[in-house]
Order: sequence, then structure tokens, then C-alpha cells
Amino acid sequence: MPELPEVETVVRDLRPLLVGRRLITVEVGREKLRSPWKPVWQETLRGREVRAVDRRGKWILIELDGGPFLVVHLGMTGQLTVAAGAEPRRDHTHLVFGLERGSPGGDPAELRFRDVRRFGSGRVFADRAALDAFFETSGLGPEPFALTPRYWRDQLAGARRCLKAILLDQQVVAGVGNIYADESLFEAKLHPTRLGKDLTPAEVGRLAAAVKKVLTRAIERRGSTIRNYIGGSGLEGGYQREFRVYGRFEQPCPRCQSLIGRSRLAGRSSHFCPTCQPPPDGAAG
DNA sequence: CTGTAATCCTGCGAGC
DNA sequence: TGCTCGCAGGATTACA
Repeated sequence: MPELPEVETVVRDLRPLLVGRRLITVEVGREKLRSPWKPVWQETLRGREVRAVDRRGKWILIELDGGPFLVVHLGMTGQLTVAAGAEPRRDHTHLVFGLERGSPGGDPAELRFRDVRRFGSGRVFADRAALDAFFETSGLGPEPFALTPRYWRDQLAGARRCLKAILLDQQVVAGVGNIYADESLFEAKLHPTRLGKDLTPAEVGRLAAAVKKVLTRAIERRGSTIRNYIGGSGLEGGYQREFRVYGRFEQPCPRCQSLIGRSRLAGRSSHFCPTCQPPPDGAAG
């Protein structure tokens, strides 16, 4: 569910609520997450103060006093929020970190990880080197905002894959998922089945700009809430009201009124305007 | 190198 | 009501 804009929103929400506060307790549920939680991690975290809250791709990084990182991936249905301790825990809450009171006599609060489908995960790295090694091993690509046209050109030059598959590949660009891949391709007026190697320099430039533009706008709207995404303070996103193709199958294109098409690509449903995003030469619709 | 499908899960809406 | 089916913001793996 959550892609870069949603994860960025969670991080921005959590930062002022967590930085400077200590994790007092750690509770771990019985249900297995995507990656198994190691019992020693409780001890690694307990009593440490949060130094920083950051994002890398779709990963949430909580840096703690003395070096370790608590790292959370939201998968499809993950929610990471700070809630009042008195607020009942909802079902599917798998990790709960009790927070030091914000002020003497202040109300108790908790950092909670809830994930209905359990495709998400929480893990702990001993220090920044271990964290970097993890991303290095996974081949996680660069953040999309500082990318040069040169980088895109190099990535696309020999690519026989279609654009949709390329955008979803976290090794090419970190953070883009199904919604923002479709919306970016519409913005760039590029059909999702076009091959990377077939793009003209102008088209490469359009794609690079479109990804940045769409993600930036989505962050401004606090991401997209379709089913169950919420930010770190529990607020929903608003970008779903600005979707131009995603989830709009057979509805009119906002640019040309053609009916939005949908097909299965790279295992995901892809939405596009058959007119504004012309299919590759020799292909149908 | 490609693409495709199955897998990990639960919940929801559509259709009967 | 209740059932089945298909689908869902992700990522990995196996196989053609």
C-alpha cells in the first residue's frame, strides 16, 4: 500500500513525536511478520532515546541513541503511529514501543505497528554500517528527487523491460510503487508497455521530470488513502482525489476524455490513457 | 535477460 | 443473509 509519499508522510508525522523521547518498553505479538523479529532486539532498543526519524525508499528509519536503528517497512497494509497509551490497541497490532512521557506527569504514549496482511516488517540494525550493508546487499536504488537525466538515460539505454516494470524496480529508483508508476507515466505521456531502450532523449527527460513532479505533489497532499493507509498521527492522505488514471478504469481521461484502459503488467494492474499515452509501434491499444 | 505466476496474508465489494 | 470470486499502496522466488 504505502509508497514513497505515504512513507514520507509517516516519517514527517512521527519525527516531532519521537525525537528526543526514549523507548521504555518493547512488546512483540505472536503473529509472524514478513521478516522474523529477533528477541535480542528488545534489549537492543530498550531505554534508548530516538535521535532521528528518516526515510530511505519505502523504509522508515528510526535512529537511536548509541547507534542502532529500528527499521520498519509497511508492506501493503502497515501503519506506524503514535497513540495515547489509553487508546485501545486495534487488532493486528504487532509491535508496541512504550514511550517515555513527553513531560513530567504527561500522558503515556506508544509507538504502534499495525499490519493486517503482515507483508510489512520491523527489524533492528546494530549501527549505520549494518544498515548501509543491508541496503547495499538488496541493491536499493537511489532516491528519485536528485536523479540526473544522465542517470535515467543510463538506466533506460539498454533496458528491454517495459517502463512499468522499470519504475516498480526498487533497484532502479527507490520508493515508486503501483500508484505513482501509473500516475507518472500518464504525466509523462508514456505508455507503460514502452521499452526503456526505445525512449527518445526528450521522452527520458519527460519521465524523469514526471516522477519528481507526481511524488512531490503527492507528498504535499500527504499521500493517498485508498483503503487503510494513515499517516504517523493517524490522518488520512488526500492525493487519491487527484488520481488521473490509477483506479479510473473506463472513466474519462482528464486530458482528452478517452476512456482509461487497464492491463496486467509486471504482475500489477496498470492504468493508462490509450490516446495520451500512445502504445509502442506495432502494438495494439 | 525477459515475463509470468505463485507465494506470503486479511478484508472488502461485487455478483449470484 | 451468505457464499464465492477477484482484487488490493509490496517483494521474493521459481520457472518458461
